[in-house]
Order: sequence, then structure tokens, then C-alpha cells
Amino acid sequence: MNIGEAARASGISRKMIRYYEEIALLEPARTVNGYRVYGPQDVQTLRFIGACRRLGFPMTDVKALLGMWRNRSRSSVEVKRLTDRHITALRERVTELNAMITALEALAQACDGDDRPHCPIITAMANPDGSHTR
Amino acid sequence: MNIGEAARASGISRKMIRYYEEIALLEPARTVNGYRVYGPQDVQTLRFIGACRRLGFPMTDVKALLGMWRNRSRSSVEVKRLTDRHITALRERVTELNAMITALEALAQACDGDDRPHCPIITAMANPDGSHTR
DNA sequence: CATTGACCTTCCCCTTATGGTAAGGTTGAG
DNA sequence: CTCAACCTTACCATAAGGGGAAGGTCAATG
Repeated sequence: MNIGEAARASGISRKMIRYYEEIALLEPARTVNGYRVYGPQDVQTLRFIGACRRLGFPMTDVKALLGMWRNRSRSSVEVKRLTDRHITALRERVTELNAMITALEALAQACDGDDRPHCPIITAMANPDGSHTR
Repeated sequence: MNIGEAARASGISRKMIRYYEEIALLEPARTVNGYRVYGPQDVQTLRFIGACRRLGFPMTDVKALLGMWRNRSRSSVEVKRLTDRHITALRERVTELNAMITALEALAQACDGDDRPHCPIITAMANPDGSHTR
């Protein structure tokens, strides 16, 4: 299987397949002409990587997860620990984003949104310490 | 005011102050020796930028917001429109992250987390289409 | 007057994960 | 033999920074 076919079979772009090889996530065989050759196992690996990425795991985690997948004597606690850390990171990010959303909603709600220049949003940016001029 | 002092006054690192200049957000004066010189207005600009960044606006939006701030004949509706688009983008991102969190929580909850290899998390990654082998 | 430390300057590399493009080689069909 | 559709490597770019080197400047101290 050539890289194009592997891309279609796995849903991973040719570009990213080569990148994953570069960071040592897989090592396809080569024909005498240097063409990469992928087997069903390689496609499985690519699909595994894709699943990890869709769940937001960074590449370092994906690498670790791949190692655990391949290691038949792994402990499920390792996997769970990694996953829990990732969940925690995602929750923190959501908390940050929600704080931004809440602040922005308050500002937008206070803005008339008409053709006049007065705008609480701009005022808030210009007075970042919350020092309101009353 | 030198760049170091401007950095302390604005809470923006020297590195980023130079970067913001590079992308034309401000243009400090220079001494004869080439040192950047910042006035109170520049510090105001930097604080404005910092406030935008803390609310998650991308630099392109920051640039636009700066322009609106400086434009005394702006319409507040422009500002509000930009803000609303940003809020929408943030909400979408939160929705994505929450979907990941939900999926990961279900997997983690199903994982025993002991010293045995069996692990639903790994199994899920290896079978990305949800094709469970029963 | 020289040294020293704290500034400042520009320039380049690194990050994450991904896309694009260009120059050139291979293959298979017609 | 040619042409399209592959493939290869190599480089550039992204967003928003951080790190650091090499070299210039300035003020205070000895």
C-alpha cells in the first residue's frame, strides 16, 4: 500500500503520515525506489493516532499511548493516569475559556451596538485594571 | 521610558513589546542610539493589548480593536460585532473540548486502573469507529 | 579614565501540528 | 513515447510567544 492509499484508508493526510514517521510513531517499509509501503498494521496505527488526536491528546501523549498499546504487559493504571491528567488539562482550559466568555458576554451586553462611538467594551480594554471612571 | 521600564509598567514582556511593534501595533520613538522610547500613550496601548489577549482575542482582532479604539468616530456596533464573533468562536471551542471531556470521562470511568493490561481506553483508540468486537 | 553591570539592539532558533509548494523521480496506461 | 498520477525530499508558513548569542551603550564606581 502506497502512502496515498494508506491516507485514504486511515483518514490521515499524506503530510501528517510522513510527520508521524518523522517523530518516530511508525516506520513503514520502503520499496527499492524509496516509496513508503504500509501494511494493515500501519493503517491500524494511523487510525489509533487519529483517535487520540480527536480526543485532544498532544503528540507526546499519543506516543506514550502507542507504547502502552503495543506493550502487552502494560498496566491499565498507566493508561488511566495519563488520561486523567489529560482530562484535568482539558477542564482547566474550559474553565479559562468560560471565564473569558462570561467577561465578554457582560461587556457585549452592556454595549448598545449602535452607530455611536460610546462602547463599554473598548472602555474596558483601555482600563484593564477595572479602574472605572465614575 | 526604555523598553524594560515599559515592560514593567505594562506587564508585557520586552520580547512581546518588540513583537507587537513588528506587527505594527505601535511604533515607539527612537533615541539617536536606536533605543526605543515609550511614552504614557504607548504604555496605554500595551495595556490595551494585554487586556485583549487576556480575553482571548487573536492578534488580528486586537489590531482591529486598537484601530477602533483610536478611531473617535467608530460605531459601537463594529466593536460589538467583532466581540460577538469572538464569543461564538470561544463557545465552539468549549463545545469541542467538552465533547472530548465527556468521551474521555466515559472511557476513564470504564477503566479499572489496576496492574492488568485490559483497558477500555486503549481498546477505544484501537477501534476508532466504535466497531466493538463482541 | 577604566571597569563593571545593567541595560539596549538585531538576528536566529525553538515550540505544535498542520498545510502548501517546488523540483525531481517512478509507474502504468494508452 | 507520452502523460497523468503517483511518489520523494526539502523548504516555507502559520500564532504567540520564549531563549539566547553577539555586540553596542550608559551610569556609577574604583
